[in-house]
Amino acid sequence: MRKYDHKKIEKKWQREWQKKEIYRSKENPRKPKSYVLDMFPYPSGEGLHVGHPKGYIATDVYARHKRMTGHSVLHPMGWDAFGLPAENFAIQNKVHPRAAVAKNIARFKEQLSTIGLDYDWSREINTTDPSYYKWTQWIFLKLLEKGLAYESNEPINWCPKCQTGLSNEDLDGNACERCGTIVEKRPMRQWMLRITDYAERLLNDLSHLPEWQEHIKESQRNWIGRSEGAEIDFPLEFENTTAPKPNYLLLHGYKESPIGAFIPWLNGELERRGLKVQVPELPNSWNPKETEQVKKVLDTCTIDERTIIVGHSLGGAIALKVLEKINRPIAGLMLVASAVNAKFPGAVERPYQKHFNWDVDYARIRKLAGFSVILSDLQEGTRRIPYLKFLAKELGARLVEGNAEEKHFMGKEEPMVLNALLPSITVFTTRADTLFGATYMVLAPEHPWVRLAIQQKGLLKNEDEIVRYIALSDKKTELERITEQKKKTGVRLEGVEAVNPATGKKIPIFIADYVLAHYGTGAIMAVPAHDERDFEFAKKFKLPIVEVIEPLAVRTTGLDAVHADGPFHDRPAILAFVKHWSEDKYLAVRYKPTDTRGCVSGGIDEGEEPIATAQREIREETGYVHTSLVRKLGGTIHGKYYSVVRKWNTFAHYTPFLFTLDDDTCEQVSEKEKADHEITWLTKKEMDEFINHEDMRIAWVRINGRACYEGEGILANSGEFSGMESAEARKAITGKLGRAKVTYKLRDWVFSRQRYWGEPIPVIHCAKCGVVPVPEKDLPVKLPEVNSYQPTGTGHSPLASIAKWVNVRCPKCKGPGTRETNTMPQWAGSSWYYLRYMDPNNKKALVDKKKEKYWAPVDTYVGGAEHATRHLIYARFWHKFLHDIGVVSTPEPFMRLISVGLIQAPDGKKMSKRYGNVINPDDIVKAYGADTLRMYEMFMGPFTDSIAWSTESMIGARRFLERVWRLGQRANPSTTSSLRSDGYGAGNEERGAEGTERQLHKTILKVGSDIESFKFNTAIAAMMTFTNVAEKEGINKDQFVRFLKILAPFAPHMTEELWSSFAKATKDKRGARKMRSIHTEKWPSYDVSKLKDETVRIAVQINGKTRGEASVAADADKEAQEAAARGAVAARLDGKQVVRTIVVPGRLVNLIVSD
RNA sequence: GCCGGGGUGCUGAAAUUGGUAGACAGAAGAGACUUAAAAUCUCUGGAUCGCAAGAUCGUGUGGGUUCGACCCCCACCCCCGGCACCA
Repeated sequence: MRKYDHKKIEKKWQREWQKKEIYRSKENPRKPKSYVLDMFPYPSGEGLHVGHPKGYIATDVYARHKRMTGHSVLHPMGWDAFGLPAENFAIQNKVHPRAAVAKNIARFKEQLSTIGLDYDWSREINTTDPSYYKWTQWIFLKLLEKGLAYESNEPINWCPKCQTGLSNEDLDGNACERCGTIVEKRPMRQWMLRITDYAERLLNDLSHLPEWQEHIKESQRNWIGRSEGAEIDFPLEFENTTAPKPNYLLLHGYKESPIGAFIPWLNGELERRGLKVQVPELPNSWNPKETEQVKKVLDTCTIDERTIIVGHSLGGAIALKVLEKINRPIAGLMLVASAVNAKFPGAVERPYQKHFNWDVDYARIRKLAGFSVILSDLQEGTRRIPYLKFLAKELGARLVEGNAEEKHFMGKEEPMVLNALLPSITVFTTRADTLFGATYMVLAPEHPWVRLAIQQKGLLKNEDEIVRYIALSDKKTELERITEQKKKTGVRLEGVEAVNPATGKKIPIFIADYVLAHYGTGAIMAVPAHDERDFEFAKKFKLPIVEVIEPLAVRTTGLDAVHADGPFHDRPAILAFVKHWSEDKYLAVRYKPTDTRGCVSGGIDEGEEPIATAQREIREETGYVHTSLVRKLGGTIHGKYYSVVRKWNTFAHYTPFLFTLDDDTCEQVSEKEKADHEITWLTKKEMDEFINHEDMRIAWVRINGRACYEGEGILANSGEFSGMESAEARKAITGKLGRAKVTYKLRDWVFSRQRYWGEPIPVIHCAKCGVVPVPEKDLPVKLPEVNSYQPTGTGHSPLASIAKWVNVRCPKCKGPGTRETNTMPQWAGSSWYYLRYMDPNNKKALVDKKKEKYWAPVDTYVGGAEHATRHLIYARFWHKFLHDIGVVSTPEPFMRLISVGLIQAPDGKKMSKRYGNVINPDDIVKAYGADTLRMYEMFMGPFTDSIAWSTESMIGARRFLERVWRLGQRANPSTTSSLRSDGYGAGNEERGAEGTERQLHKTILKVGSDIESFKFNTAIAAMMTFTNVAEKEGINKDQFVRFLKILAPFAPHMTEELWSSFAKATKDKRGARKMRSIHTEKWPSYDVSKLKDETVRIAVQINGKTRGEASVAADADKEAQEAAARGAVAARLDGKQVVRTIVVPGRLVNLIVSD
């Protein structure tokens, strides 16, 4: 073949490869495995543009290289085809989504196949295939079984255009990620997945993923949003003392009678507050029986709507049973370290279990109890926690975790119990050190306590106003809440006050929408002196601002950075800003030795007044004599730094002042001060930029009046904690007045969609049995045919209208039941698909254990960065869950994650039908060939960068391939004769040039390692360099064939064609031999001794500047290199003395000369 | 605001991680071949000054460390990405 004609070559080989199944993946225990995965595409109606295949080409090159280096490679492809785009496309085009999806997939597959990708299509999967989503549903059932799937009625994000609920991850700010519509809050029943239970592990395990790009990990960290802080209870006091008081029923636990633990103490504390308490002694506490104990309570105690039942340990179980029996509303329920149902997974069997019936009607109790609280003691470890969480969810109870005085609340006094009983509001804060500065409290308008308080008529005096504010903020969209960010609004709750547990002072309570209901506890303590938001609110509502943190600035950089080991020397000092007598300018001082830019500062001498010190220092440093004090600039500011003069660490305590200068009277400044200080007059704005030390800046901002300080420091006005530093104080205050608590921004995953085209959620609702999972044998629950799959917008999916499908028998009681009609979100199927490729046709299991063990985890995963906080979080969550239940063997699914940089349109915009700037790969393949497209996309730039497409630049890739083609003809003796006249210089075709040989070894090494590290652009550059050398020096057949092999992953068609023509030539000589594909050949090896040239050129520098070049033998010693270097620049060395020589072997010689 | 990643010719970029900055390409200019064009081949190609040899400057800006800095340190500017009334 004379001319490179891609059209003749490419189709031919694609068919050939498919026929011979050269890309079939097999588990081969003798070979190392490599699982190379692309994020599978969503087969949209638009087809592919030129940007889509970039990642696929990269994994293709990578997988081919892996195969050639002796790996068993799994490189599969499939389709993520459930979800809104397919459904909307179907509605618009009036076809069934299934049909639309089938059509789109066919088109995608066709497009991908023309690029020559090496997928093992026998493992193709499709999330909408019932045999696939059977296992998606199976995973859901497992999640349900383990208490990780639950129904909820909390308000969620609703997209009015897509007409479905969305998860937090589906939002782009406050808009629907898909269509850009601003979402509303809508209360509705939906399924949720408890991803927050995995928050800690999802966060921590990121550190075990060194081969993930940092920005992806960072996105996930931000998204999970862990913060460490404390929960603190603020007791409430009511103005209306005539409001009815509660009474208490205390139930003791197992083996505790005569009545033990904290019960007698609690009884006393409550009675001391004038409250009525009943404490029955439960019979046979050493061998308790449920019916007997419940009977005793019912017979001897009075229970009414004002009763709060408190049950400790086993008493907690009795409390539930009592409430179930009396079946009347009560004021509240508190379970203190409740006994655990022995049937609950992981629970320990107790002797009394057989005398107890643990079936409890949680829903009924939830309705009867005005409030419920569950207390859990962290000292008991994590064993009980799943059950307590389950209880909390079922009862709608608040779960409070903390440290009891003694394990299992067995202390004689347990203040945590008393605090939780007295009406109080719990806040979450990361700044417990500022507790003494909490001068008011703010609740989110949606806070449940507010709703409860309004129901109690007469408790709050301004109910109407409160109700109006709540209604208003309900109506506000998220957008308004955010755009009105700066304007703080709120309403005070009249008739109730909170008590700051640190100061004992009463503080007002507000509701305000700057506090978010769903973060922390939905309530905050407001510390206006040390929080910008509280500061603004306090100014607007004229609330007291109490400073409790004296700022502390620690210098960590520069000459005066604190020395790590040295002790600190205290130094009382002043900072003095001086205003000009007539202009609006300030005295700026630069202390030269440490480049400290700010104001006058200095130490207070023994017995000196701070004001006098300031005036003295002003005089000494600047010479100005007549100064008057304007005011002190707030309280003390502390600074830690290293004193360059005294040579020790200094802990300075500054009193900051503002002075004015009365006139320009000036005295002589000493020489030393003059040398050290530089004085200028600067405007306010200039000062802002001038000051470069934190302590001075803190003082400076106070010029404009009272400032809020959000940093850390030293506690003041904080009782016994005064004088502590923030970090230490946080621990101390949390220990004494609160409980340590970790909070996440991550929300549970809203798992219901009110649309048609998704996996049906496999549960049945039964009036008698409640939620009943569909038995495993009945999976998959197939998506039924429906007349109209238009979204209903009513909060029900179109499935709800198919009575025949919906109405079924309850699998448990065989009574009438109805199917769940919500479907799963698009992200369900993609959360585990990588597992199915390992064993795509398994009917008995999601994946065979042996196959999973062989292939897992995914070694290299390539896809778009936009999935950082959605698919990649969900998949990690499901994977960890599957790991926990023993389905998979690794804790993480993807070992190495690489995100593809986008290919933008030539105009620099996003390539999209909307802009009309789409470049179709089909056109490129037709005109230039698949190999050219592949080469260019890999050569464009670094793989992870986004770069604009340029068909013009692509010519370079095509030219390179043509040069290789011609080089091949030159290297092939059977065709050389016809080529001698094409303008090349004389060749060394027969023996093979030595220069070419060396270059080839270098290239083999570089291309191999560059592919491994996804640096395809430099791999190609190296191959181009090789062809440049080969053209000049000549190339023989053997060299060319080795070169073809390293080019093969990039240009599979052309290399296969050339390879086959060479192989034919071989066959003629050696007789019949089986033809193998170049893609199943071994990667060529390189010889270390050939990696270096015999002579190298080294740079010759004089005083660090390159002044010449010298040629030396590669193995020349230092002396020889130096001699050669001296020779190269002999003229320049004339009359000069070489004082020093630095030789970097094989690189350079640097000669240091003096005159 | 907080966090992460970046900033190099006309353009895409490279630089063995402290050792000749600009490899490899694209666009451009000059030449060869051709009736001509395309293709191909050869040469030039950071800036300024100079006929030239050469000199000076040059990796966002300003300082520093070093024989030597795109690379390390300090301060700042700009671009991209994530989070953001998250207590």
